[in-house]
Amino acid sequence: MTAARVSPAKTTKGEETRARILETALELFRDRGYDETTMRAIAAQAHVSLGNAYYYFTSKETLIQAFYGRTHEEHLAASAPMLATRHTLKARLAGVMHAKLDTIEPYHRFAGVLFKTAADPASPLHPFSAESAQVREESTRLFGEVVDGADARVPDDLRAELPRLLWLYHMGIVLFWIHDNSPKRARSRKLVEMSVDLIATLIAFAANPLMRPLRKAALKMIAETK
Amino acid sequence: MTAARVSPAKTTKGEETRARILETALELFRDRGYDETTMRAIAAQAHVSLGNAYYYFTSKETLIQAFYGRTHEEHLAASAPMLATRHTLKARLAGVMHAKLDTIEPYHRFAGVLFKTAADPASPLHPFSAESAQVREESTRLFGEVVDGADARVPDDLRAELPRLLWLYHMGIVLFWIHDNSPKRARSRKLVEMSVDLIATLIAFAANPLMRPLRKAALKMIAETK
DNA sequence: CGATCGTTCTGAACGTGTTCATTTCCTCTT
DNA sequence: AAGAGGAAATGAACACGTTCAGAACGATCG
Repeated sequence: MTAARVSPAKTTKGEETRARILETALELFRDRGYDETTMRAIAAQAHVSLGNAYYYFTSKETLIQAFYGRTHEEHLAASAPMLATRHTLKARLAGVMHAKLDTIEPYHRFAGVLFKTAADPASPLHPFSAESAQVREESTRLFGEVVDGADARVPDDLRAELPRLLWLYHMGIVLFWIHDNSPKRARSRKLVEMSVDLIATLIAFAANPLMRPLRKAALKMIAETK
Repeated sequence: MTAARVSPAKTTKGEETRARILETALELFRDRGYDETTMRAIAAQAHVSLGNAYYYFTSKETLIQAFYGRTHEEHLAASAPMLATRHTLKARLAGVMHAKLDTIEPYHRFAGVLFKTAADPASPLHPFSAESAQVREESTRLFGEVVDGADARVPDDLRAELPRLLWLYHMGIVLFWIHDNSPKRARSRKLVEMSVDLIATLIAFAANPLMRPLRKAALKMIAETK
């Protein structure tokens, strides 16, 4: 429940103001939605001037970037107990994925806009941008832990690529989740269950010598278009 | 090269004005990019008032919807000769996919914004919305033709889902293409080549009795989260 | 011809994200 | 204590997307 700190956390006056603006913004986003929240409203509620809000966040989108960092840290924290106690690939992956959905659930309402801006390659927010690199890499590392801590037999060539692939998979699930309006996001949960099963099965298949050519072809594709 | 008509095409005065605005808008989008093109500039260049532009297109985004329809029709046209002459699944799919990339290439620069708005579930433009339903269904039908006209052996249960799956695949490729800045979009082309290969192989595999349980599991997942 | 009515068109006005010249605040130096 | 200089904060101003009350247009009917 404690606020995660993203930027270097000297508690100068400025850092306090910055934090206050961010808290206020996320609160308003959650309650009213992104488009309905004006920068003026954020500034007012945070007791700063409009210009001052822009002194700390160069654009409204920048606030989303901060949101990324925030939920990512929460996701890490929520995943840790899963990874400490579960040892099959399937259970570990399922745990991490459900933790993800738990983490972002409060923001489902404004998650759409979130991905909206994220999909634009020109935006510093899109998942492959330099600005997102840190979060992306940490997130990928998390999926690396999912694999490495599991007792599954995974061919080395696949193991090297798997974290990236699972990260991509996880983005796909989030994309599905954004469009999911079923009660309690049941469809997304179901999809996670079933797709995790499928992935575990596929990885088991991949270790079969008969599958070697297919596996090699798939990995080659990934390598050549990286 | 003739302009594709989307709306009922009575050539009344209004239809002409509408067309003029759309042509101007697409031209400006192509040349300057989306954000850099103002509604005022479109109106001015099309010799109409700002208000009049909004009489025909209720928002700037609506112009993107029109763009969808346009490129979709061009894609259909470009795909026809492929489907008429090629008979293997691989060749047909590759033909249709390359035709797609050919069609949208001139707009690569503003395609980002295109998908930006498309990714927002609240937008009428996102691929799963009611407003996009027509284009989406027609597009899915195209992939149905790719499969049906091919001489590949495809299990019936898979055949029923394949058009939708291939449409989804095609969206993925477009997403990749958007982020692709390699010369002549070489990476996207390569990805199409290799992924089409892989898909053809997978479909061949799917017909193997040994694969039945896996195939059933995958299809079940799709069915239950539809 | 004139009246009527729906279509087409206009431009002023509003709210928003963003910028920027300027002011206020704080800390350190002498 | 005074001043210098940077950090923090201000609010007016701008450009843009969008809305709207109404004007102009044009076809149809008496």
